[in-house]
Amino acid sequence: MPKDIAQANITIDVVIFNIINYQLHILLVQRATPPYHGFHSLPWWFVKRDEQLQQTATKVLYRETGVFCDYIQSFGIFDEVYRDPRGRIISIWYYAILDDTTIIPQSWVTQDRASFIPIKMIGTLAFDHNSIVQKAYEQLQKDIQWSDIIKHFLPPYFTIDQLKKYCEIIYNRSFEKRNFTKFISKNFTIKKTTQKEQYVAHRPASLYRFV
Amino acid sequence: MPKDIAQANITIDVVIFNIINYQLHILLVQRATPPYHGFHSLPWWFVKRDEQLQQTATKVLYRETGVFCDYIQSFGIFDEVYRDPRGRIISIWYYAILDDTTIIPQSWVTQDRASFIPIKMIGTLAFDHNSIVQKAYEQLQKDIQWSDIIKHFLPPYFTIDQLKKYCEIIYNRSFEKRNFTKFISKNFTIKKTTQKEQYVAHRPASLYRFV
DNA sequence: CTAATAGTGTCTCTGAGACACTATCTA
DNA sequence: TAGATAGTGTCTCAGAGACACTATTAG
Repeated sequence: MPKDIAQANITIDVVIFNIINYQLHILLVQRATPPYHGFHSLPWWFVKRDEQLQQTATKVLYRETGVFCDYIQSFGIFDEVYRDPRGRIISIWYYAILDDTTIIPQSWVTQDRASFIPIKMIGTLAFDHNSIVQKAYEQLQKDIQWSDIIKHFLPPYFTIDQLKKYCEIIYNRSFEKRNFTKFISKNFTIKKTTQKEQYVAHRPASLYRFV
Repeated sequence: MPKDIAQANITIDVVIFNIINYQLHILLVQRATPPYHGFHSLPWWFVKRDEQLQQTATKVLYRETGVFCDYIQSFGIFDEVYRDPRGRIISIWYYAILDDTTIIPQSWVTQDRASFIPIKMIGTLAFDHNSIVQKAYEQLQKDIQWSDIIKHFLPPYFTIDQLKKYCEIIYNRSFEKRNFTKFISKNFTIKKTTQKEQYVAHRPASLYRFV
C-alpha cells in the first residue's frame, strides 16, 4: 500500500426529522465549547474501530434521543483536507426519521442540551450545518417520491387526513382532499382497518395502516 | 480525541458511463491479481493525503481513459469493517459520464486492461461490483429526471432524433417522436442552430445545442 | 420523380385540480 | 336537530400517447 494514502477519521452528522404538532422539527444540540460556542449544531460523533457507519449513526441518534428508529439513511459526504495535526476528517451525513408517537426520554443519555427545533425557526447554525440541513430536507423530499418513506413519520394507525397533513408538511404545499384520496389509494399500499378515531365531536374517520 | 476512533483508508470506485454506437457502456478493468483474478472490476484507487475525494475520482477516470469529463458525482458509500492488518477501508462510489465524441487515447496512462463493456453484456464482476453498477445506473436514471444531465452524454451539437435515442437508452424504453419533441421543447433548455446534419441521403435534421 | 427521414396537427386517454355534493358521527 | 368532518361524483384542464399527415432533402 502506497505511503501517501489518506488515513482519515470519520465523523457521522445526523439530521433527525420529527413532526411535532404538525410542524417539521430537527434535533439540534447547543455547543458548549468553541468554535461556535453557544450556537446550535447537528449531533455528530466519530466512527469507532469496529463500527459500521450505519451503527454509528444509530448510536448518535440514540445518544441524543434515547430511542432507536427504523429509518436512517446516508445522503452525502463532506471532505475537507484538514491541516489539523490530528489528521484528516471526513464527515458523512445521515438523516433519520422519528414517528410522532415516539416518546423522547426526559433524561438524555448524554448531557448535551439537545432539543427539537421547528425547521422554519432555525437560525444560524455552527459550521456549514445550515446547508447540510437544507440538503437533507431536499433529499428527504426526493426520496419520498420513490417510496413509502412517509410512513416512518406516522404512527402505526392513522387517518387519511393525518397522512394528508404530513405529506403537506414534507412537501410544503397543500393537497385537495378528494384528489389526495384518489392519489394515495392508487400509489400507497395502505389498508383500511375496522377501527375509527375516537373522542372527536363529529363523524370519526377510519384508521388506516401501511401494509 | 478518543483512542478507539477508526483510522480508515478511503478508496474511490468509479462507474464510468459512455454511450457507444447507441449502446450504454461501462468501463471495466480486468484484474491481474487475486482475489477475483481475471474477473472484471470497476476502476478504483486510494485517496491520497492532500486530495479531495472528487479529485481522486477525477484521477481514476483520467488514469483509465486519458480524458477528463465534466460530470462526476458521488452516489454512495460502502463500509465493511475489515480485520485486515493494513487497517480499515471505506469505499466511496462515484459515477462519471463521457460524451460519445470523446476520443479515448489508445495508450492508457496505466497498463490496466480497461475496456468499455455494454451494460447488457456484463457478467459476474469482482467483489460486489455488480450491485454497485446497478445502484449507479438507478441513481443516474433518478438524477436525469431532475436536471439536464443527459447533455453530458451528447456531443455539443446533436439532432432531436439523437437526443431521443439517448434518452431511450438511459430510460430503457421508447418514446414517440411527436410527444418527445413536445416534451423536450417544454422541459429542456436547448436551442436550434442554423446548421444541419450532413452526408445523409434524406432531409437533413437541424442541429441543436444545450444553452 | 422516389425514397427516406424531418417535423407538425390533432384526437384520445389518464391523472391532477377544483368544487359541490352526500354520509355519519357527537352533543 | 345542528355542527362538524368523513368520504364521493364529476367537470375541467394539462400533458402523455397514438397516429396520420405535410415538408424537405439526396439522388
